[in-house]
Amino acid sequence: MRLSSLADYAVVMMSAAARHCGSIRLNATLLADETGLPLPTVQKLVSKLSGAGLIESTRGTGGGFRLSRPPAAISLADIVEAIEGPIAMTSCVDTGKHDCAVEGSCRVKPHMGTVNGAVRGALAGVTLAQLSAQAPVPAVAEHA
Amino acid sequence: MRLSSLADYAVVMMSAAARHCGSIRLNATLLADETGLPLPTVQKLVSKLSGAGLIESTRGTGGGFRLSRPPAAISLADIVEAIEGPIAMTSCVDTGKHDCAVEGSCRVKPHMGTVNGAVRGALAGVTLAQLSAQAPVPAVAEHA
DNA sequence: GGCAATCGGATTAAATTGATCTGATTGAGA
DNA sequence: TCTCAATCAGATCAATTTAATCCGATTGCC
Repeated sequence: MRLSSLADYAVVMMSAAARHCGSIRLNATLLADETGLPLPTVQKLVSKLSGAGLIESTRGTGGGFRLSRPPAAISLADIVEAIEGPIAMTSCVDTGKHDCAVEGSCRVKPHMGTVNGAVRGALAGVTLAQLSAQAPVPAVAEHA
Repeated sequence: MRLSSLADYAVVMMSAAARHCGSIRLNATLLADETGLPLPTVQKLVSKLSGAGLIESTRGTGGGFRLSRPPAAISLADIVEAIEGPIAMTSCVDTGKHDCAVEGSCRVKPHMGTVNGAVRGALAGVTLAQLSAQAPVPAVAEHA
């Protein structure tokens, strides 16, 4: 019930990338230096995000990458799915996996679909544009 | 972004237990046989759920356990938290963990709190009573 | 044509998780 | 009263997944 560290890192990295909206060339080294994340980790994330189509990367000396869509069109769900794969709370939700012992008479499965949709909706409701905004959050009291 | 198998099993197990609302004595062997889950796994779950206060267990020959609250008063969030600990999408949300590299200027954290709340709300909205209902789901088309 | 810089995939080590085993506890029966 | 059987509880061990590192392929510049 916790998204992986890599997905977490990816969100931080993409958020930092969104702040460089104007500059064309971004590279892994720059973002690693900026976010404090290890360079190899950032490189790995670049590979995955590029494969998912969220960023467009070019190799070579003058290479680098940039967001393939404007920040407002990239949601947390996109990033999480790019790193972790489809959002599915239980393996039941994925089609084709049927190792559940009570497959036939499982009452839990349909409700999990509902929960799953709620989770995905919550993630899809937050865009990179919101994350890269300066400081729109008015002193959240958190879970005091 | 997927809850652990143990938490999944716990939901199935508690759902099966809720269907035995009338009978006082439940034991791990019975539920293992009924759900098809391995007996040691069910025993482990019983320990955790008992520790969390969701079930009341007694040892000895005539021992066993029962739900400490009515099924309508036990939600998925309760079960998941009993097995996995506090629901927190990122370690940022847990108080006291500050190994994030961009702690000071992190724009992601407050939004994660929102997402986290949405997830927990979705889990808290489903009770054991709903899960143990016979078949209220009218032929879900799923993700065809 | 050589060189430097970048992404891409593969390998290795660590951590978390899941399953098994053994021990402590309790009640029933002789 | 004592022994035995049945149960939960905790600890141990193996497996899977995950995260970090390393090396190779590709490309533009000099």
